[in-house]
This record gives sequence, structure tokens and C-alpha cells, in this order.
Amino acid sequence: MSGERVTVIDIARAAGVSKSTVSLVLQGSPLVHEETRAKVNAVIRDLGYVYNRGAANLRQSNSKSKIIGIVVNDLTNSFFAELAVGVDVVVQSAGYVQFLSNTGESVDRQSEVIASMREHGISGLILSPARGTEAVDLKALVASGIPVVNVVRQIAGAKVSSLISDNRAGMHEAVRHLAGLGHRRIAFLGGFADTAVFADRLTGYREALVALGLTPQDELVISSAPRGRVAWRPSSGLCCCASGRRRRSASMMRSPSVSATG
Amino acid sequence: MSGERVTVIDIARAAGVSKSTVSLVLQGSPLVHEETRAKVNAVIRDLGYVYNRGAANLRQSNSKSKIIGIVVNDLTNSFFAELAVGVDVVVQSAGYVQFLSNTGESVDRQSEVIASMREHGISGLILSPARGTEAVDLKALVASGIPVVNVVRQIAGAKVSSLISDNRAGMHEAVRHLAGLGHRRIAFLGGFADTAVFADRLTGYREALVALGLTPQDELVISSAPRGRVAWRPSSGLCCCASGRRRRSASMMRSPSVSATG
DNA sequence: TTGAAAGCGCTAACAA
DNA sequence: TTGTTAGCGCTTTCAA
Repeated sequence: MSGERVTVIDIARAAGVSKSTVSLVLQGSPLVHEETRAKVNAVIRDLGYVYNRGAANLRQSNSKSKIIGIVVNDLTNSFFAELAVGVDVVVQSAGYVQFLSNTGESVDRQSEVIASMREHGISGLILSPARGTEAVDLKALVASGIPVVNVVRQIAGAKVSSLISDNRAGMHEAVRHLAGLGHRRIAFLGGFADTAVFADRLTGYREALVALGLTPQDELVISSAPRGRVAWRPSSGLCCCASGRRRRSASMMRSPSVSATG
Repeated sequence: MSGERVTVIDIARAAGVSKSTVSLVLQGSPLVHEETRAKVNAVIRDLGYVYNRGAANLRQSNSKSKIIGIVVNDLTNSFFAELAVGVDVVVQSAGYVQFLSNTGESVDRQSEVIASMREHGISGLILSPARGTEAVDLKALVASGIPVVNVVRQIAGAKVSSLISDNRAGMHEAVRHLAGLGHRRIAFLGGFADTAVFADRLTGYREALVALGLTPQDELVISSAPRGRVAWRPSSGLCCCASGRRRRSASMMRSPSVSATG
């Protein structure tokens, strides 16, 4: 019952064939006789054999591990959890498995998990980077030739494929929407002030106001402090207001929040 | 720049030492001279060497992969996301990496990801099982000797360590609390009717009512339909009420919800 | 259609 | 303290 490792050799012996025949069966090769395949498969089941991917990858010339890594900055944020689940569905249906890790916004932790994933031979990486990640942090990774796609947050100067939401255009739409409802004092809640996302949103917000002939006011710009505490400067009677239609989907990038007073 | 695999042999050659010396350095063995270690490490950095854990595990007698798998039934549920993150913290601080997968309540998917994890040589598994998981689904796994701990949901008859909340006792407390506030018509919302959790909660609910001299009424028992839709039977003016103090922590099992009317 | 043999990158005796 | 040698479990030519 307990774990004496069963290998291809064991099942070859039990089935009365050679190692390589077993290997072919394992890979679903059409070159092996139907009877042989059936017998081998039966033995595999009987002996409780489990395929050793590590050994296979080792030998395989092109080292296809069939595992793709995904590291997210904050899994407790349901946006990222849904992202991970969405990716997982695709990854799995492609016959890969997902190696998911959470960095909790720690760049150091991120380096560790990425290193670990590399050691385990991931064949690709999807990265939603921790706040403060810089291009240099990814240099060795991209140099190694493993495909990486960066999502959600832009990394200035990094030579990787990126999938990012257009925060500036989103703010344009949001502000226009509120203005269309007759609001004139439109406040801005853009998240953490030290992020590129924040800057993009703020730019879009200001541009949109100006385009509408309104004057941006600094007192209506509210940001979160880097430590996660909201730097809330109480202002005159703000009321909240959704910026538009909301959908729940990991494939949709979240729209920035906007508040307004009539 | 692109991926010509650098091996211990390459770094041995470049450092003017043998394979095994490199291996010792890699493992932080104290048996190697300080200068040698320094030179080897320098070469490792220069050549951009990445350790091949697959090869190492293959050779190692006790096959310690340093990866532990965690499979959860619904990662979009923030309870499980926080669970995963909490586990991850511990796993990582123990020098392991986490292989996280989501089953989305599919028993089939669960079998697949567990199989995949086994093939990748996980050294342990934490499982928050999909609804409908039975003891037989885990038989091969536990027979293989890899340690598995089952969490959140009980699996009847499964021979695995389990970490489960005491739903019955929780309901006792919740009902007693509401009764203590003077409520007499206490309703029950216990989640999916086809789960063991539901049964435990319902049992606790009824026991507590009876112990208080109240009569359980079926019309006050509300369950969710298996497909995720709430089977809501509108009843006479129910109002909601927290069942007690709430803490946010992955290490805490969620208390059942309770509603009541005075 | 199947078998024999070599070797993937690494570690573990055993020598030196 | 370091080098030599022999595999771990698998895939892959190359023959049969």
C-alpha cells in the first residue's frame, strides 16, 4: 500500500514487454499493437503506476514541462482570484497545469517564487506584478527565453508582452458619464498614489475635466496610502456613484472608481 | 541571451572544479573550501545557471520535491482564497512552494489536478474537496503514502487527517445567542442542502431550538439549490441578524448564518 | 511493431 | 577537501 515507487521497468516486466514499449503506450503512440497497449494499460492500473514527469522532462529534448506559472500580487483581492481562476480554466483546457503563487505585494517574495518556478521548469509565466516591480527584476527571466506575459500592471521599460487596461480612456468615459448626469464637482479615487495605474487614471480624469471645461481641484483627488490605509481627507459632502454598468468577469479589467457631488 | 541550458558541468568546467563540488556548493555543504565556494557561486551568477529541481529529485533517494499541493473547491470564494494565501505563507516559510489549483466544485477536475500533482511529485497535499467528493476518490492517493490533509469539508469514511469546523456547536451558539436577545422565530440559512455541512448545521439548529423549548418549523429552513441558485421561499417578514462577533481570518472557520424575527 | 542502449542534470557513495 | 563513478525514471535513436 505505501509508496514503493513503481517504474516503467516494473510495468514492462509485469506486462512482458520492454521499457520503450511502455513509454510508447504512455505517450499514446499509434505504433504499438492494440493488444499490447491494452495489456500494458491494465498492468499500469493494477500496479498503481504514476507517471514521473520530472524524469520525462529531464530526458525530453525540448523540455516541455506542461506547467505554466502564474504569480499574482494579491490573491485575497477577488479581482485577482478571479483572474487566476480564469487563467486556470484556459491553462487546464490546453493540457497544462497551473502553478499559482501569491506575492502579497512583496517584490522580494516575487523574486523567490519566480526563481522557484524556474527551477521547477515552468514553460511559461503569467505575472501580475507586485507594486514596485521594475524592469530589471525581470531581466534574467526574459533573458532565459521563457515566455512571460505581464498583466494588469504596466512595468516601465520591461521587454515583455503586456495585457493592461486602458485607465486613461476609462476615466474619460467615467467622467463624461457623470458630467452627462449633470454633476460638476467630480472627485477622484484612484487607488495607490505610487502606481502607474494611479497616474494614468489621474491624467485621464484631469484631461476629461478640462475637455468638459471644468477645473480640476486637488482637494477632490483622494488616494490610498502605500501601507494600505486610506488617506482620507474629509471633504465637503461627497456622495458615491457608480461609474457605469458593471460586469463580473476576470477577463474584464476593472474600471476606476469615481465619486461625485451634484 | 536565449535558453542554452547551463548545467553543473558547465559551471564546473568554468570554475575549474568537478561536478560534485558544484553540487556541494549548491546544497550549501560546509565541506567545501571558502574560496572554492566563492568562485563557484560567482560562475553560477555569471552564467545565469538555474538549478534543475527535476533532475535533483530524480536522483534523491527520498525524493523530496519541496512542493506541496493545495486544491480548493472555489477560489472565487474569498474564504478559500484567504485559506490558500494563509497556507501559502506557512508553506513558503517552511521552504516549500505551493502548487495551487481550483476545482470549481468539479469532482472530475479534482481528480485531474490531483493526478497531475502526483505526477509532478508533490510531497504533500491539502485538499478542500469539491462537493460530492467521496472516500473512494481519495483511495489511491492515500494508498500512495503521500500525506494529505482534508480541510473545511468532511469526507465520510475517508482515512485522512481532517481539519473541520464544528458546525453543530456553532449553530448551538448562534441559536442561543439569538434566543438570548429575545427572538423566538429563528430561521435557518445553511447553504447547500446536499452537503454534510448543511446537515450538521441543521442538526445543531434543531437541537438548540428544542433545548430552548422552541419548536423547529420547516418553513423557517432555507437552503441553496445545488446549482447555485437560492431556493428562496418567501416567508413572513424575516430580518437578518449577525450570529455573533466576526473575525476575518483564514484560520477561522466561518460561522453559519442565521436569520431571525422577534 | 518491439527491444537494446545511451543519456538528460543531478546527487551519493567511495576514493584520492 | 575534491574528483570519479554510478545511477534516479524516463525518452529516443537505431536495430531487429
